[in-house]
This record gives sequence, C-alpha cells and structure tokens, in this order.
Amino acid sequence: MQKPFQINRAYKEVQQITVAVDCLIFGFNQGNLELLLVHRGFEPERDKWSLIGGFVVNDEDLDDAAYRVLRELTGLEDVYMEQVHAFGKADRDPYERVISVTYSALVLKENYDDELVRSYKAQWFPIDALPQLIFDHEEMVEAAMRRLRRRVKTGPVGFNLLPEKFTLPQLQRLYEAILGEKIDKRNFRKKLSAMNFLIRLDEKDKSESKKGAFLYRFDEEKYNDVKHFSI
Amino acid sequence: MQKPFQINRAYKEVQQITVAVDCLIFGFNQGNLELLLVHRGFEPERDKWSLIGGFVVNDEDLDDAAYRVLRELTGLEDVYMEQVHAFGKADRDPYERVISVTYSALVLKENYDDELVRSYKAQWFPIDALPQLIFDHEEMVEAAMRRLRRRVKTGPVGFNLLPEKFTLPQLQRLYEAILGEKIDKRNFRKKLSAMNFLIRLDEKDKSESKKGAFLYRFDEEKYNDVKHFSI
DNA sequence: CCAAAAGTGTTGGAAATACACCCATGC
DNA sequence: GCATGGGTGTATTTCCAACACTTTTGG
Repeated sequence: MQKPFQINRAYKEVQQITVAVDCLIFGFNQGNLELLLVHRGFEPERDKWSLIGGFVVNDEDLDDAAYRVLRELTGLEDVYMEQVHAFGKADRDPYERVISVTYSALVLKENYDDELVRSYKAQWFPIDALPQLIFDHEEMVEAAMRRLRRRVKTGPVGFNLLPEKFTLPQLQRLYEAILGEKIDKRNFRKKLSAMNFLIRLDEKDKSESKKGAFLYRFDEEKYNDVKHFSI
Repeated sequence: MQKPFQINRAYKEVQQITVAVDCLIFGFNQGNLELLLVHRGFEPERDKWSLIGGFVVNDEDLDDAAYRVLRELTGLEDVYMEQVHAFGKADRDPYERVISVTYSALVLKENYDDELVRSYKAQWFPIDALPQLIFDHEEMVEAAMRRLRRRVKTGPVGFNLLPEKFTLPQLQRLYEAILGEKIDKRNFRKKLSAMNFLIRLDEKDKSESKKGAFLYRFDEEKYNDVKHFSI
C-alpha cells in the first residue's frame, strides 16, 4: 500500500519546474483599451508577439516576480495588479516545460517610461486588434479580459486606467471599451451618482469638446464607507 | 542596457522550483458542506491538518496533476474540478520553496473509495468546523469558498455535489450550506422552475420526511439550450 | 390525531432600462 | 449660426424579497 502523500514529501527529490510570470499590461488611450506586447525576434514563433514575461527566482514571492517584470519593462511601481490563472500544460512552451502564472495589470499610459518600453521593442495594441501571439498567450488574454470585465462591474478598479482627474465621458468610454458594448449615458451617470464616491471638481477639461466636461476624482474614503459598487 | 526579456530565455539556466497542487475536495452530507483533509503526522506543524496535495512532475499537465492527486486519494474519476489560485509566497512552506496551485473539486460523497480515504488517514470536516490547517491552507480554503459561492450562483455546478436524482429540499439545503444563509423556499423554487432544466421524476424520496419529496434530475440538454443560470 | 416536512402564489418595492431634449462653445 | 459633444429626468418594466397556509403521512 502506498504511503500517505504528505509523508512522501521527499522534497529534495521532487522534480522541479521552471516557473514564469506573464503580465497582461492594460492601458487606455483615446477610447481604446490597449495591451502592451513585445515582439519575439527569435525562433520558435519568431515575429509573433508575446506577453511580457519573466522567470520566478527561488527566493522571490510569485506576486513580487510579477511586479518586478512589470517594473523592469515599464518603470512603474504601485500598479494595480492581480493574479489571473496558472497555465500549466506540459507542452505549452515547445522549448521546455514552463508553468506560467498570469497577472493582469492596469497602468496609466501617461506614466510609464517610454524609453524603457521602446528599448524592449514593446508596443501597445488595441485589444480588438491584437497581432498573432505565441503559445497559449491568446488564451491568457481571454482569461484576463473575462476577469477584467467582471472586476470593473463590481469594484472600483477601472479608475486605475484613468488619470487622477477624469471626466465622465472618459469614464464611460473606458467602460464601453472594456465591456465591448454601448452604455446608456443617463443610466451610467445615474448609477455613479447613486454610489457617491465621485467628487466633481470645479474644473473642466476642454480637450475633448468645445463645451468642456467636468473633471471628477474618485474618493477612496467615501468608497470605503459603503464598499458598494455596481455598474 | 538590459536585453529584452524574451531574449534572456536562457531556459536551461533558469532556476527551477518545486510545484505542488493542493486539492480542495468538497462533499455534501446530511445538510453539511464538508472538506476532505489529511492528518499531518510529522514536523513541522505535526498534528495539524492539510489539504490533499502532491507534486507536479515534469511531463504532466498541471490540471492532470490535480486529477491524479484526487484520484489517488479518493479513487474518483470524472469529477468537477477547477483551478482556484496559485499560492507563491517564497516562505509559505518553511521547509522548502514550493509554489502551490489549488484546485477545487466537487465530489459525490457516496461514490468515493472509503477504504482508500481511510488508508490515507483522511477525514471529512464540516466547512464551518475545520481543524487547524498547516501553512497557508486556510487562505486556500477561503479563496476556494469565495469562488464556489460565486460559481453555484451563476452556473449549474452545485449538482455535482448531489446524486443523479435529488429532491428540491436537498438542493436547497446544499445552497444554504454553501452560501451560509437561509434561503426562502418559495423564491428558490420559483427561480429553479423559471430556468427549466430540472426534470421532475415520478418518484418520491421518503427517507427524509413522511410526506416524501419528489425526485428531480438536472437535464444538461435543456440547460444548454439557454445557458442561463442565476440563483 | 398530530407532528414534521413538502408544496404552492401574490404583492410591493427596488433596480434596471428605455428614451429626447437643451446647453455651452469653438469655429 | 451651427455642429459637436455635455448634461439632465421620467415612465415602464423587470427582478427580487417578503410572506402563510394546505397537504401528506408515519407514528
């Protein structure tokens, strides 16, 4: 009879595996939801594009590895990021067995280090016009999008894709881009003003219209009072 | 200047890490949602309890590793199982660095191999009366419960915890156990009969009441017609 | 005959949806 | 003065929650 598992934990003899993190870096620009990808200049799958990845080293928390990879590519710190899924088919990477854990990051396109990104041959693509991706990276994008859609409906995470001050038309376009559907302007604003964590400032942004739209900011305190969010 | 990541993929030199899967095996028994745990008979954390785990070997899909671990402990095949989360703090296992990917399984308690389970010193515990667990396993339970609650509200996965034929009172008790709250009988049944994928059989189960309750079965075909579920 | 669980509809309130016009401004 | 996008309220429908009595039958 076999021994219980936990007694089998002859740790040192257990096979070890290469573990990677792949980051789905989302940005919002001129009404488009975009994803940051790097060009793959070598075989196999040369000239396809790939998510930004890196390997996890032994004394590093998995989450920290994802933050490191993000920082190395964009120079950004303090970014909203969450784990999406672990992809572990034995043959998902034809070169060697690699388990990849994906993370979804919402970054402010205006903040990242453009130099750095260019030096990595990285490029932003609108989410609905992605190039061919390597391996199972399209599946990763799908999984991250499903989660992002759910998240923005149930929590105040979308604001991470907008600057501190933003207008309601901007916010609505962001939601439309993420959810992939038109939203009724009046109903959208009604919901937002019901949960009252948006503060209207005495400033207008005239860059996108003649009339100008009021700027708002998200008030974390007020949100924490009720912790309710539903779009 | 650093080279782009993907060009750094000197795979062979990358540090490798022990990867485990831990299974949250849920069962439903006499109105209680239960979790199958194994007793840990050795240090560190001797006499605490732990999820059922095992290590991923190199030519094995991550999902397959989880199925293997489940099968080895319970003898069950064809079980509903889904990945929950990858736990990767560098020091989560004090003995060695192990990344653990958790999977949530919904099993039919009447089907599993009792002999096998006992031989592993495994035991079922009601979800609201768990013993002390090792490492970060309580966090794993929390994560799996959150997901299970969401899943049973939005999809027909709860039926995996009941036999082929079941009564509505049983189903309701299952939902109450998972969601941790009382449910109104009439509203519950109204929702179920609105989505009409439950077939009432001409049999009653009299084991739990004098009057007896009609047996139902879940009709997958009918569910697939509309693919709508909401409790 | 009575205790215990199964079964069954209606109503009121809340939330979601649909929908159309005026306003301010730059050109 | 007109084209462009910003801003606002109401009526309808749909969904959800609350709620109480009758039925069956084993003991």
